[in-house]
Amino acid sequence: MPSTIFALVDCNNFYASCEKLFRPDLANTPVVVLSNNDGCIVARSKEAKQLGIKMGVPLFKVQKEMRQHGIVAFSSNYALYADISQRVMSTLESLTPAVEVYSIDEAFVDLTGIEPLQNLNDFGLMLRDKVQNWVGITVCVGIAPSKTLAKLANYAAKKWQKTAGVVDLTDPIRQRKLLALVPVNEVWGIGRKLSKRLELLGITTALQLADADAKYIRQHFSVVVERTVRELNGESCIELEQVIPTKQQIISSRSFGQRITCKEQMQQAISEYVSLACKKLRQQKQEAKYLTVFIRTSAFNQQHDLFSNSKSIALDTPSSDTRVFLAKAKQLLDMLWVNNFSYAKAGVMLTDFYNPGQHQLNLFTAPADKQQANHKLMQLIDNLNAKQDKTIWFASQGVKQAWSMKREHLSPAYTTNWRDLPIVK
DNA sequence: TCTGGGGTCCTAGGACCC
DNA sequence: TCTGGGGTCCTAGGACCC
Repeated sequence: MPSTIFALVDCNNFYASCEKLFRPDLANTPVVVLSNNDGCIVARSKEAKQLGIKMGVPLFKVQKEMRQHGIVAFSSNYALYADISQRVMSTLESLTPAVEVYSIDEAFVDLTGIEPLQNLNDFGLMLRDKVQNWVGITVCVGIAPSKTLAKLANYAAKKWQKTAGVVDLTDPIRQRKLLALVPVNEVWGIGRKLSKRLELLGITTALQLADADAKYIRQHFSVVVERTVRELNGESCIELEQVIPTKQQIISSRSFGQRITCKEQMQQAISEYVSLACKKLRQQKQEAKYLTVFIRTSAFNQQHDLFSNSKSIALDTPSSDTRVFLAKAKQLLDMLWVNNFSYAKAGVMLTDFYNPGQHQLNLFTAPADKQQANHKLMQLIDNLNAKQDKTIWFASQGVKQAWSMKREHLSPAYTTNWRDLPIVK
């Protein structure tokens, strides 16, 4: 049986590319996409990268360059990106035996068994070509016998022009050549802290990590890093996961457009996040038992101390009913709230998930018919809001929402809202 | 003035039990 | 009351990812 061959397909500058897709006038213009609240730069077009705009910098720090070079900024438009992502993924699914959607802009693809029929590099070029023509998004393809090596091959395909966007790293000699060129911190799973510690041991390149003793690494680091060492040597330790595992936790949190100083506004914000989280919970058809609420001041304000507080509560029985969690969240906020702070961020977290109906009943469990009625009500609310967001909402979410996030450069929802469809003149 | 949000996995340490 | 090993379960925190 032949060993597995993985490809990592990764969209180039994904958010920025999505924004350009419906704006041919911006084809050669530097474009950046901002995080929620228009705070940081989270994506840059090729032109913006060339101008030296760094990933993750706060917008206010590069205002001068933005004006000087005529860089165009967009607020994050997740509805648009999710829809384009779906098109990329279904294109890949139509062309390959198995796809694991790894993130909004990346997928691992199973290319096992392609080789005797077709050259792998040619196959990669074909994938790239089809996605480009059918969706309009440019991707790079890295091919290798383990996911970690496929990631590295993709890094090379992105970094070096002459690869034409595809790197086949199935040959062990080629693997070692590339590994020697790549700094250890570019390896998948090796972040800032780990690379610091590895450098202390004299390990600065991916090749040195690959050549390290796996047992030693396990003892001094962890099983995760040991697995990385094995993967770098072409031993596949991380399987392709085609079925998306259901989430273990749901977090809904945001920084505020304006600081919150009064409890009523915080109450609204928390209620808003609770209803978002519960909606997600129902979408994945699960119930949760554990709710956490947290509030905090700005981590960047030098004048004031950071204040951060969180509290959790367990329900008697798991639920996905927004009203149940709203009531509990209110209790938690009463315990958490301290006057005289300017709060910058808050959030809620749902954990301890159950499949509906599969849990221990107790004395206080609502009777089945009552549960059914509650479930129907939530479904009705979700259906109404699916047609038009915020058709109905809970009074505690507030009407004015003065604290809601800034999105001053939002592009239209070209592909997901009838009113925003592009018009061909 | 202005610094994202949403996840996963692993490990260490405490509580508790036998 | 002291002594001790071994096991499980839970939680908090750290590190990573996109």
